[in-house]
Amino acid sequence: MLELQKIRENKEQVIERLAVKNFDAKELVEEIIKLDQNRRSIQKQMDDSLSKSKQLAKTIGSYFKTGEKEKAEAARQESLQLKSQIKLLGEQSDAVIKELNNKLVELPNLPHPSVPKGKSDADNEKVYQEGFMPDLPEDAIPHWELADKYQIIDFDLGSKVTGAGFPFYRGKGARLQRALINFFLDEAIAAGYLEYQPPLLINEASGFGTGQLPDKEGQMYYVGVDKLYLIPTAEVPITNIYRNVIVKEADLPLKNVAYSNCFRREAGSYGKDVRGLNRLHQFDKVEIVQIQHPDKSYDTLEEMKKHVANLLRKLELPFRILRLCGGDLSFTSALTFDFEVFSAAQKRWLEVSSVSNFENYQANRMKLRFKDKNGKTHLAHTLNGSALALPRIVAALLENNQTAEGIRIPKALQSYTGFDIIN
RNA sequence: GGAGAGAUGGGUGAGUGGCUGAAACCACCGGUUUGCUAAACCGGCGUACCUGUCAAAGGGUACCGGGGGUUCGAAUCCCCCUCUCUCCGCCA
Repeated sequence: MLELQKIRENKEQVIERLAVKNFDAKELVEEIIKLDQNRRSIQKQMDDSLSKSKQLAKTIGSYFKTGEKEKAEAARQESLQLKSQIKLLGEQSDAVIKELNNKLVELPNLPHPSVPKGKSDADNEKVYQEGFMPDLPEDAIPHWELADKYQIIDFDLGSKVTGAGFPFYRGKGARLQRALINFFLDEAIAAGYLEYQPPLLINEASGFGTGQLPDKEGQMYYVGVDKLYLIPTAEVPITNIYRNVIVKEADLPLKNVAYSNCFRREAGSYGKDVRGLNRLHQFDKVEIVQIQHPDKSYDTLEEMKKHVANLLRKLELPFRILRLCGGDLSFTSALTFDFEVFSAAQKRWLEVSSVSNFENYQANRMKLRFKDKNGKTHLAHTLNGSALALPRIVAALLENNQTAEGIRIPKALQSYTGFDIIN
């Protein structure tokens, strides 16, 4: 969430910036400022009363010791009165703080100055493109048909056993998945990331820490008996490692990578977007996460972009990079670049990675801080990116590399797959 | 799942109702000494909020796993929850 102090000091700016996200913050900001004033005045009263009460308690103690029972009794009565007052103030304070926090988490992160205005993904700004568009014959087929033709992915079987959006991978299809995971992990490790294998279920506090809760509750699978959520991305467990942690400035940046299954309910999705591998309820993804010093986080964002671009280059996939516009930017992000690969048979660009700087928005929620040389604590910046999400990569690989003989495997992957063609 | 023990500052660990935001030791930081290193000695060493200030110093309050209660007063007593450890059961 946004820092209260910043909202207080830069009220107009906050409202202005959030307008880029098409978020009308005026009313909310006013309420927050009012609640904050209220909170502070209550706290002052309460602190004063508590201070008095503490003094009294000490006095009573010494009266008892010296045997001055009457004085002690009088002071005790006074203290009892004070106590009921404190109780009342405490209740008020709790209520105000609760309301303040509820309002505070309703404010999205401020977009970076470079974020263009816009309503939807149609307004995203194309900042880069590279690679050759494959020249496929007229009878080229989409990946779901290729998957069937070569018996490497079975969607019907998934529907039978679980439901739509939960495919089985089989034979060389399964092997290809495993190869991609290992390739992505090895590349990240070579780039200095520390590999983690995170839990796939998380508790409520973690969901809140990275901003999935309370905003996107309906998008996660929930295991009610144990009050746990299935992770929509490894970002959640990996970033929450640092919840309520003060790290050393010298340890920054912290670079972590994790492969995980990801589970998304995708409520409200429909149509051609969900065909085949385009949108699944369960998929595989390798995620990179960095915790960085505020002064360096945008350099880090560039570094992460380069990492992702390099993966796509090695996979020989044509890709482009988009700077998300205000309307398409996520609730918690300050700046996001999406990577899309061209899936030649569908003739569509498919999003395969999203690289974001959250600045201190997540850090403030989860109290992730670092201590500087002078011993002062500051909120750190958090960043993450997919590197990469598998299904659409697989879709593009299948479609773009289809030949009369079979599906060609890019060189970089062959040592991982152990074969160079799917036929 | 059953029985028991426990959770204190970065770490070890003292502390069973007031003098404890918390001993001691270790780690860490600064200094003195020293040819260098080490040792020794001295000092510092939690977080959040409020107040104060240009900034600070200073002052106040809260926090001893989390929440609630008893009491004039709780790390210390009571209740609930979470987690850890030991034993038993079950088991990939």
